[in-house]
This record gives sequence, structure tokens and C-alpha cells, in this order.
Amino acid sequence: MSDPSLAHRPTLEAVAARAGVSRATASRVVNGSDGVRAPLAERVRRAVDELGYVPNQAARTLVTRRNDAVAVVVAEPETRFFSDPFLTQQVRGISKELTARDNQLVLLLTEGAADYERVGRYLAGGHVDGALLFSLHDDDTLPALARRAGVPTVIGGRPSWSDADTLYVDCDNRGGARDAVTYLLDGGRRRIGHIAGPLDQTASVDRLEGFRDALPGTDPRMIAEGDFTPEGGARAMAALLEHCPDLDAVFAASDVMASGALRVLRTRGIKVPEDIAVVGFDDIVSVAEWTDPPLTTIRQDIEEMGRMMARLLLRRVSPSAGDADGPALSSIITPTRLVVRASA
Amino acid sequence: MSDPSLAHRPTLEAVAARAGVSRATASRVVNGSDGVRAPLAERVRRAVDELGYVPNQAARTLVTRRNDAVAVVVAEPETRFFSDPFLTQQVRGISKELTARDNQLVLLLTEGAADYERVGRYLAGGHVDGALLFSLHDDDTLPALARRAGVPTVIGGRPSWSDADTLYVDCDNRGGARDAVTYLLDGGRRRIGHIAGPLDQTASVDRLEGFRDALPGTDPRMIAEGDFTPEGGARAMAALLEHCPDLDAVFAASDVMASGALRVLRTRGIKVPEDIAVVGFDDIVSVAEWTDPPLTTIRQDIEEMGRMMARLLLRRVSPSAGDADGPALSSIITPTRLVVRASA
DNA sequence: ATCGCGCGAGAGAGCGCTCTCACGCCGGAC
DNA sequence: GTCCGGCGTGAGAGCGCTCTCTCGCGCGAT
Repeated sequence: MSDPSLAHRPTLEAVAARAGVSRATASRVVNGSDGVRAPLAERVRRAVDELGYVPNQAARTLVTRRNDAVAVVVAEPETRFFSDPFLTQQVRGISKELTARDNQLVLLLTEGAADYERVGRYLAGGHVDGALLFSLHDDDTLPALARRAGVPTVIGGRPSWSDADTLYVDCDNRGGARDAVTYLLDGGRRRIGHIAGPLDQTASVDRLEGFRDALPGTDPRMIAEGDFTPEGGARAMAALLEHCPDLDAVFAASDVMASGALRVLRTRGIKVPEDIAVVGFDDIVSVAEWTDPPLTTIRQDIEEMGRMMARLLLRRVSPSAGDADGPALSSIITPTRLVVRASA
Repeated sequence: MSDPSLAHRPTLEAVAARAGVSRATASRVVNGSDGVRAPLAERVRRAVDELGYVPNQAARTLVTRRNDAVAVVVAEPETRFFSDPFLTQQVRGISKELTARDNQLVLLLTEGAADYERVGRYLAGGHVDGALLFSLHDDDTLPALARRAGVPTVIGGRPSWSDADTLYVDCDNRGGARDAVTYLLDGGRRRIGHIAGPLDQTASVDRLEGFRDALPGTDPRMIAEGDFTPEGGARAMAALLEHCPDLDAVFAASDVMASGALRVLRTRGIKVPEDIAVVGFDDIVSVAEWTDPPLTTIRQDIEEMGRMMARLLLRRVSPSAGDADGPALSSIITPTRLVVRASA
């Protein structure tokens, strides 16, 4: 309020005056459009420097209808499931990509229905050029909201519905899970249990599918559902042990649940990996490297997934700008990689 | 881009026309200023609803010079130290407070000097009304940058310089540390070591001070410097054990370092808390509750600190708006609380 | 009945920018 | 030498909103 340095912010008009050109020409130079002769352009650039001119984004947005800003919408209740570092890393990737393309990141955290309405209004308000949607549950209304608002979106994680028009970025959950189990099988394990995530999330379902791919016809009691928390992992581990005392391996659908499982095993004096091998999923370093023993897990490049989401969205927002505009945009499934540590 | 629903966004003009009033009156109603007679106001409100009118923020900003947006600037390199959950929680608090006051959160992550320049330009560009600065190191240029840009700021964590004009929010690091050590002393521990954080951060220094308050004249070798990582905590623990084999307690300046320390103790077969008691700091639930044994620690209300930062900034931005405007704004030190779990 | 006052409403001027359009100038073709 | 075409530049019209200023109306006081 009444800040001097904000008050004397030079306008394009001032730059033009100083450079002895019209506002239109100054604008052309500032926006890098060609067709301005070198000496003039140079004069304008000097004036910009001398005055410390910075374009007023509001004025620009008002006429161009572009915000150069993207919303990242995170549905809070679900955030807990995906342990926090996951989100943080993804946001980091998004931020980098957005920055590289001169876009801003507006963070919208929601909790509860009232917030959805607020987000809907915000998106409809045309404040952002696009939105990145996170941690949706099965019948989440957020994508519909965004669509109604006419805001291009990209979703983090495969949504439960299929729709050619819906763009998302996810890792190869199924393939990764398959790899994990295959690795256990290759290591001679035969009685392999699975700690699944909540089955109303596609990631959990896909990982379970992968487990089944490698181990068809598994007794359903070898599969226990957790909730992506350590507690859930611990409970699931206990259940597994109960149904199958001679278990020799477990594949958990997340590192965090695996850490809960490890805890139960340690408490009961069961040696990992000697008695039971454990494989996680995610490779969240702060978890997987610091469990005891360190966790063998399936790595997904979380930050890169973030970058990809941002890139995809930006291309959707302005098809011409992106890379040499390929054909239709499509969802992306990133590969996973087995990272062997000590737990299996 | 050419989106239909964005294209027909109704303007205030349209609302006014539908309600049969002037644009000025419509504006008055939309902005909740009084002095519009009830029936007219009602007509305008109905028109807004029917048309689904949402004010164009860019146009509004252009004239009011207010953005209703706040930047959260996080200096990346340091982020690793404060383990991620810390930041996430704080941002959550900020987001809630901002949302409640109809402000947006623009997230700016930086890494390296080049990014600082970019952030400087952004702040100078007047895109936001204020900035929240995080994880600064000792001679960080960010605050100066923000000041030059004329953007009101609030800093997360006590900065190393003192300056009446600088507002920050931090927890009572010193008092918390003192409480931790006092608790250990009360439990009969006598040979207490300290795993400090990097001493170029005020939080580490303050916690060390608190340690010394409770245990004046401690042999310097009872203090080992870590770096807020589990590895650092582990190394520091090992060093402590070396210099003082009959240690009976450790106060670590962070939960994350404590987790590293616990690991070393477990490896060496030293029982916690029987042989050595361990107290952490932060109470990052995902860490403290899931170490083995669960960590006794000093709790700081991270989310609340985030809220306070936001509130402070908003009051600084528009002194009139805030609560019944108290006198001068001042920095805030929040209390800490000892949380007893199993490790001490 | 006249005057003045105050409140509610409208008219209109920008905020700083982009972009279309018109214009002037220079070079090449006739 | 005249004409045309095209490129480089300037003039000006808004984008959608807020806010000041003015105006008109109805009321109480004289």
C-alpha cells in the first residue's frame, strides 16, 4: 500500500518516451516481435534497463487473456495417503518446468466440499490458463468442475474413468508391480503376499493387477488392503502373517506401508530379508533409504512426472508454443525401475 | 485459448444491463460496499447468479493495484535440511489462512543464483502484494531483494540479522531445547550429549543455546554438529559415542537427525531409552511416531506458524483490513511443547 | 411554499497494455 | 519520372474494472 517503489513503477509509455518511439514500438521490442529496426530496438532496450521497466502483468492479461499462470490443485484429504514427500517432489518438477516457460504456479489446497466450490469459482474466473489436478478419488468432481470452467487440465495419476479427452501422467504401476514380484520369484521366494493400497484408487488397483500378472491365481488371503499409511501397512502385515505364517516375501504397494510392515516384522523377531523379503513401491528416498533394513523398492521418477504434467498442460494451453507441435496430445505412462537395497 | 466458456465470460457491464442498473452500482454490490438500496442490490445479485458472473481479476488489479496474491518463496538448497514435511505443513497453514482471506498463493521455488534474479524481477513486477520467505541462510540476499522491490515480507524462522523492520515467525527454539534437556535431567540422566544442526542456521544456534542454558559448562565434545539429515544425525551420534562411551542421553536438534541417531544405537545394540534416552525436536509426526522406539520430542505447531506468517503478512500489506488494527506489528515466537513417547 | 442538505445512482475517466489499422517512406518496375 | 508494393512506425481503440464526481431526488427546516 502506498509503497514508493511500487508507486513509481515506470510504464511502457515512459519507456517509449525515453527511447523516443511510440508505445506500440516499445511494446513490440519488449515482447520480442520482429520488424523493429535494430537501432530503435536498441534504444528501447536501453530505456527499459535504465528505467528498470517491468511489464504490468495485469494490464497484459486484461488484453491478451493469457495469465501465464497455472493452478496446482491438491485435494487435501487424499494427500495424507500419498505421503507428503511425494507431492513435494512432484510440485518441484512442476515448478521447474513452469519457471522455464515463464509461467507461475498458483497452489490451491482443498479440504472438503466447500473448498471445491471455491476452486470451481477460481478456475471459472479465468485466473489461470490451466490446472494440474492431484490425488483425486474415484468419483471426484474436480475434473468436471474444471471442464465446466473451460480450463484445460492434466491429471496426476490415472483417473478411474477413461476418456480420450482426459490427459494424465502416471507411472507404470502395473509393470512396476510385476517387476517387483518377478524379482522376488527370481530370488526363490514362493509364498508372496501383497499389501495393497486402498482399492478405490487406480494406483492401488494397477499395482494389484501387476502383482496378479506375475502371480496368477493367488489366494485372496495373500492380499491385504492397507491405506498408504504406516499403520495400515502394519495392520496388513499382521493380517498376512496370520493367514499365512510361512510367508517368505511381501510386496507392499508403497514404501510408507512397507515401513509399517517392516516394523511389525522387527517386533516379532522375523528377519528381513532372511525370513521374509520386503519390496516397496515409490522409492521415496527419505523413507526407503532409512527403513531398517533399507528398502528394496520400485522407483518412479516423481519429479520428472511433475515436469511432464506441466509440459503437457502448457502444450494443451497453447498448442503452437510447445515443441514442434506433434500431433494429438496424449497421456503419459512413465517407466519404473527396481532399486535393490537390503530388504529383498 | 479460444475456449468458448472463457470467451463468453459475462462482464460487469452485462450484469448491470440485466439488473437494469449502471456498471457503478453493480460494482458496488459485487464489492459489498454499502449505500445501495436493498431492492437494487437484490436485482444485481440475481443477475450475478443467473449469468454466473465472476469478476475479472486482471481488470480489478489494474485499477486497484492490489493482487490479492502472496508469494511463497522457498530457497531450494536449504529445503533438504528442513525435511520436506516441515515445509509442506507450513504451506498448508499458509494456504488455509490465505484462502480464508481470499488471497492466492503463488509458489516460487528457487535453486541457485539465477533463480534469485528471476524472483527479484517477479517481486519487483508487482504481481503479488507480499512475500513469505523461507529457509534462508545466513547472508541470504532474498530479503534485500524483496525490500528493494518494495514488497512487504514475513520470514519463516528467525533471520540472523536483527532489524526492527524485519518480521518473522519462529518457534521458541531455545526454550524448547531447554525443556528437552530439563526433561532428561529430571529423568535422572547426567551425561547428556547434543546433536546440533548446522550452526549457520539460527534454529540450530538457538537450540544449542537452550541446551547450554540447561547444562552450562558442557564439554564441547558432548556437542556434535549434524546437518538435519539422518546421515548427519548418525555420524554425530557415532562421534558422541566415541568421545563419551558412557553417555546416557542425547538431545538431537531435529527428529530427522534423531532418527539417524536411533539407527546407530540400534545397530550397536544400545537400548533406547534404557541405556541412552533420545529426545528430538520438531515433532514431525511421520518421523517421530514411526521411529523405533517412537520419539520423545519437542513439538512446534508448524501449521499454526504458517497461518501466523500469512496473517502477519496480510496485516502488513493492508493495515486497515486485518483485525482491529493493533499497534505496531511484531515478530512472533510460538511456544513449544514436550511430547513424551518411548525414546526418553 | 422555498431552500438546502444528504444520500443513492449514473456518467465517465482512466489503470497499462496489445493489436489493428492507417500512414509514410523507400526501392524497383514501368 | 510516375506508380505501386511492402515494410517499419505511429495513432488509437479498447480489455473490464474501480472510483471520483456530478446529478437528481426526497426530506426536514425555515
